[in-house]
Amino acid sequence: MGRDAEETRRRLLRAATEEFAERGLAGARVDRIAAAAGASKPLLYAYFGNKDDLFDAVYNRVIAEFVRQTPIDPQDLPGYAGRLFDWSVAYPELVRLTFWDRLERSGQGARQPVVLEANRSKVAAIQRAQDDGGISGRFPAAELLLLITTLAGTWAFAQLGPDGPEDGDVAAARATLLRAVRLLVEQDGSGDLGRGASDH
Amino acid sequence: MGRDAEETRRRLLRAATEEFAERGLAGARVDRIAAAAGASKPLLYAYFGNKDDLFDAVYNRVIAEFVRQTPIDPQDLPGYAGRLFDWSVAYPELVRLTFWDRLERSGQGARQPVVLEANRSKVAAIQRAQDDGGISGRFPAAELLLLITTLAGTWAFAQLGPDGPEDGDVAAARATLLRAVRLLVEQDGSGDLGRGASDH
DNA sequence: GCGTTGTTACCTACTAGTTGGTAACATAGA
DNA sequence: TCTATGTTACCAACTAGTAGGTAACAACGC
Repeated sequence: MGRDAEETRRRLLRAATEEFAERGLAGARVDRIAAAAGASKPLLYAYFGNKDDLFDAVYNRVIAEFVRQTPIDPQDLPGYAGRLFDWSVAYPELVRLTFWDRLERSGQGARQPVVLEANRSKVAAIQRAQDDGGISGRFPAAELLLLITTLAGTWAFAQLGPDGPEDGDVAAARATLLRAVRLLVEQDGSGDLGRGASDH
Repeated sequence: MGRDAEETRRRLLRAATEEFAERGLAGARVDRIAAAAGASKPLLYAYFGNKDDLFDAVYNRVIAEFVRQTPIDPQDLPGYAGRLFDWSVAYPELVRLTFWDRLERSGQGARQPVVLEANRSKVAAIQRAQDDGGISGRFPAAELLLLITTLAGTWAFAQLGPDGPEDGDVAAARATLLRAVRLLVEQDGSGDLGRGASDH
């Protein structure tokens, strides 16, 4: 463990991510973060300014990575929902941080340019798919996207127990989620009663 | 404002509800609650034990009232969802407290007997409606209920801005929610393309 | 030598919870 | 009806401990 500023920075961010996801902004302790990172408090302040800015840094990194890793496929929205769900289960920090942000900071993190831009492009993609007739146009594209992300995120969150999920339930929950999304996007009167591109 | 223990208790509970809904357990300040209630801190402690117990008292009262006021009608689940939504918009404290409970206390509030019992009876009612053939049996009753409550609650929460909802959007959001629920519960191949008992 | 990377020791402000008491009301005996 | 006694409702001020944040000092490595 030589002196590597970049590496130390990363350790601090990592520790902060865990602490904030677990306890939120008000509940998090700066001392605990520094200790968990094996660094000192002044160093943390030198790198990140203050507690609030540190939360920003944490949230921005997590959300940016999330957006980058979950590209939308408007032709297969159930599959997209499944990927959101999987990500949310694998990294519960994401969902928790998002809820903390909503509760403690009026969702200011969700109003960042990165997020807004990603959203716009996803809505546009859905809109196109609706125009092409691949999926139902019964919901406006923006509402459909919100419906899907809401469902995937909260659904994962609801399933996640205090000490991680019980394995059996997760698969069932995932299946239910996909099924629900399929119902939301399938064309009126299509004979398609459930089998779709997202099954395998 | 004479000496009325019961009334003072109520004022404290009211103030605590607002404070906890707004800031959560860690963010809430006991002094602020006492001040807002026009009472003293020792009195608060005499009546409610400690901060955590006070949160319990607040949450229990709110959730019990909520359960009491939103009876299920398994024949009209979109209407039920609409009522949940309306309640959540009218009393945002309910949704916020629920999320705080999940984040800060691993959802211990949601595991109370009152809640569990209410849930059981609702699941049973849905099950019966499914057996009778009134609504689709494609989702297990328990999952369907969770799907609906999740959607209604989070949907309302997502719509609610920092300073209350903008009126126009709420009606649209409500309509979208009902529509989504209708899709989830309507029978396969029913020609019913949206008009239902819950419209008016 | 000197900028970068780091730590120790400290400070101020705040916070949950308590102590030691007062003011209002109730009731019983004279 | 008045006063003594007990009780309930309530509070100003304090305590012990904790929080975020900083100033002053040390060591590494180019």
